[in-house]
Formats: sequence, C-alpha cells, structure tokens
Amino acid sequence: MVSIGVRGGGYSQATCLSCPARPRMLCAGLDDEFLPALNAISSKVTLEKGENLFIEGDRSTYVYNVIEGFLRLSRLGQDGRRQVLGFLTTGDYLGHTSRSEYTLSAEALSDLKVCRFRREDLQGLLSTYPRFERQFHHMTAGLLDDMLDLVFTIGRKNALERVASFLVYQMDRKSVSDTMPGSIWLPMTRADIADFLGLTLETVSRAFSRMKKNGVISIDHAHTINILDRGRLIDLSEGNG
Amino acid sequence: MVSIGVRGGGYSQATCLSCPARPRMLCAGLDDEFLPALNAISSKVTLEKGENLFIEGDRSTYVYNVIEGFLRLSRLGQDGRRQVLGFLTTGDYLGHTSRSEYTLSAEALSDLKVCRFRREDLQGLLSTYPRFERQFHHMTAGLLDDMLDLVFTIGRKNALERVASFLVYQMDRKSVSDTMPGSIWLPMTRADIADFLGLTLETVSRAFSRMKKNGVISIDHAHTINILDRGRLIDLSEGNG
DNA sequence: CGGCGTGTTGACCCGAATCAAGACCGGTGG
DNA sequence: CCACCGGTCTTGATTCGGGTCAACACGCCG
Repeated sequence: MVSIGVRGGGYSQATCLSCPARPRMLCAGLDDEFLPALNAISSKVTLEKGENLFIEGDRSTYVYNVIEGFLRLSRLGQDGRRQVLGFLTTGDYLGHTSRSEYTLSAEALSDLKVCRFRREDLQGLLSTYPRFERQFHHMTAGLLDDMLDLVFTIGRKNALERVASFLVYQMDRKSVSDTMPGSIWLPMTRADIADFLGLTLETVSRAFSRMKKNGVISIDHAHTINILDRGRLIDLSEGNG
Repeated sequence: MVSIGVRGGGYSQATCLSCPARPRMLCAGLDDEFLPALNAISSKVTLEKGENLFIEGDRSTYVYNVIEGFLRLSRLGQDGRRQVLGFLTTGDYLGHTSRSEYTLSAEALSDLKVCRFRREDLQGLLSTYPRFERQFHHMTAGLLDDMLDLVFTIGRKNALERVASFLVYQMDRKSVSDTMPGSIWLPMTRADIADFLGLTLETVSRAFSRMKKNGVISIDHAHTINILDRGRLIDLSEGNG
C-alpha cells in the first residue's frame, strides 16, 4: 500500500513582486503593471513533506505553480497499482485539466511552497491579458510534449534505457545556474522512480548498479547521482548501448 | 521497417459556414460572426491513405483539425522502434506543440480531409477572440488528460487489460448518433494497436482471441469488433478479470 | 487462380517481476 | 557514545508474462 498523507497546508497572502521564482513561473512573461491583478487572485500555500496538495477525485478548482520544493504526481488503481506521472519543482505548474475532478494526486516530497489560483478567477484575467493566456497555454503544450516523451519511453524502451532516459531528463531540467553541475539530486525514492517508469524498484536499483559498474555514473548516498560520462548516458537512453 | 508514405495532399479554400464537422471542431464555440475571420486564415487539405500530413522534424508551422477520415500519430526511434501516440478522427486536432519542430509523424489511415491553420495566424485571432483561445486551450488540456490515461495504461496494466482499455476508450469516443451501437470500427492494423499499447501484434491478437473465447466480444473481418458484454469489458480493463 | 499483406496460433526463450535475504543509513533512546 | 529499529536500497535465486520465431490461415486484388 501507498501512504496518502494528510491534505492541508498553511496559507498566506502572495506578493508577486517579490516572488523568487518569478522568472520560471506562469507569470514570467507579464509586465510589472499586471502583477497587482494577479496578486489579487493568488495565494501562497505551504505544505510539509508527505502532505497532499490534492488527491484524485477532488474537484479541480485550483491551478498551482510551484515556488519552492518538490512534489510528485501519481495515480492509483483500485488494487493499489500506482503510476507516477511526474516530479515537479520550482516553476512547474499543475492542476490544469479539462475534467471537473483531478485524475491525479499531488504529494509533497519535501517542504513545499506553491502559488494557488482559482481557475475561474484565472479565466477572467485571461480575457484581459491575452499574453498571460498564451504563456499558460504554452506551458500546457509543454506538459503534453513531456507526456509524449514519457509514453515513448515506457512503451518502447527496456529497463536500462528507461532509467538512463530518466537521468537524462533530470539532467536537462536543471537550471544553468547550478551549484553542482554533473550531479543530480533526486529527492524521490527508488519506488517512486520505478512507478514513474513502469518498472519495479528492484529493476531500477539494478539499472543504477549496472551504470555504476560501467563507469557511466557514480552514486553518493543513493539520492545524489554523478554523471561521469554524459555522452554514454545519452547513448544508453536511446538504445545505443 | 515502417513505411513513411508520401507527404503531400490537395488544397482548397475552406468554407467554415458549411463545415460538416463544425460542432466537434476547434471553432465549435464561436458565433457565426467570427467565422469569416477564421475562414480567412484556414484552408482545407485532403490526403490519401498512406500519406503523411507531417513527419517528425518538420517545422511545426501548422495546426490541424480533422474534418473527416482517420489518422495515426507516431514516433520512430533510430533503430525502428515505433510508438503510436494516438488515433484521430473527426473533430480532433493535432500539430500543437511547444517545440519548433514536430516530434511526431501524422499519417492518414484513410482518405482524409483536414482544416489547416498557420500557428502565427491563429495567435492573432486568439487575442481578438478570447473565447476561441479558451476552446483551443481546453482541447490541449483534454489531450493532456488522454495522455495521462495512456501512461497509466501502458505503465501499469498487463496485456489483456491494455487491449480491453483500448476498446473501452474507442467505445466511449463514438458519437451518440451512431449507426452501429455496440460495435466498433477499427481502421488501424493489429501492429498499430500494438505500437500504441507498448505490445507486439501477436500479443494483441491473442488478447482479442481470449476475449472472444470468454464471450466478451465477437469479431467480424478483424476490423469490426462487437462488444457483447460491456460491463465485463470494463472490468477487464481495470484488472478485475 | 496465385500472391501478398494481414491476422491467428503454437513452441520456445528471455527480461523483468517476484520472492527472499541482507546491507546501509538516519533517527531515537538508553 | 553506542545499540537498536524501521525504512530504504542492493543483490541473488527463481518464476512467469509477453517477446520472438515460425507456420499457417484468411481475404483482397490483379
């Protein structure tokens, strides 16, 4: 079984002007003059590790933008089978769906700070500031592109290729201004990675071990992976092993 | 290897007012007064079975809306592995991506008629008619939801469950005004279905055979599936076999 | 009628799942 | 400080579902 955690979290008024994550957020493209309007309809929510922002079946009232921290999107089948749909961090947004209820749960993998918008409030703004709508739509299209990549990965790649693809993706997502280039911090467990890639945690562990043995990566403390041979990792991820 | 077909197709001026697919299209929500503007930036394209509307790597200049016919979206790995991302028909739209090049190919599975928009032209309209942008964005979000379902299906379901899920999906997508309720017309091959579900064509064939033997479906001519026991099919698709 | 693309079915094999044991690591309390 | 404990990770042995290989059936078209 999988722990669901406790829904909840603290709330406080947002101040978009001082938002540290601004350049990577939904509001990235907006001129400062629009911020007050945005400020009026947004609020900050903080969660502790293990809490859920929402779970499958909740009415899809809100859209969120991650300010700081990590979270995991997942779906659970009746019999406990779990599929992880993504790992999100600063700048990512979530909660947008065409359906009236979320089909996913969003759980904090660390202490988490997010910016929350009521969807209907957002609709109002969108008509007034088309540029915002465009940015919003563009981010949805980006998520779609990411999901297409994921479908290819889990539909047609073997275990080693999937794990390598996962590492390449995490590598590429890291911001350029990065304290530790060449090494990746993975806040999620092996089970989370396995449920993301359609594998078991044992298979993920074995894939890491193989890449370690081949000198492609090295591992400190299980959650910090050092990429020793970037080119070879990419080859592995594409099946040119 | 997989045949790529020939890119091409005939062109003619669109007349949105008389479009038979209107209620299911991108333009569904628009008042008649907006149609001339839409008309001005759209054109109809017709393709024959086997032709490609676009292939991976083409610049993503256009967005399309299917008026009539079927098509298949797929991605090809260097070594020939193929993943099918979807089967589209009347009302579906395609070609929208956050990237400058398509990461998919779109091939006609039958003679095909689509409505084509240049993306930048569309951007202009979107600012003028926010309702249109909303409809457009809503359809993108719908595609994203569909992809999340697909990820769960291929990541966590076994062969029989995947094929059952595929049939349930095709069943639900059929319009209410339907000449043959309880039976599904599948224009794609077993290999296409296999590449959609992350299986082999043999495994798909065996799954159909098992469902036939159990009295859940019957099959005429391989491309017409009759659903004999809808409830049991849904159970199968969810792993309550 | 023959040929080819597509679909079905069977025999066998292999990669990842499952089952199981032990190692590691961080946190807690004596 | 160290002993203990629970959660996580690694590694090995075995099993099994679906892939692979192969033969044949079907249906369509020339």
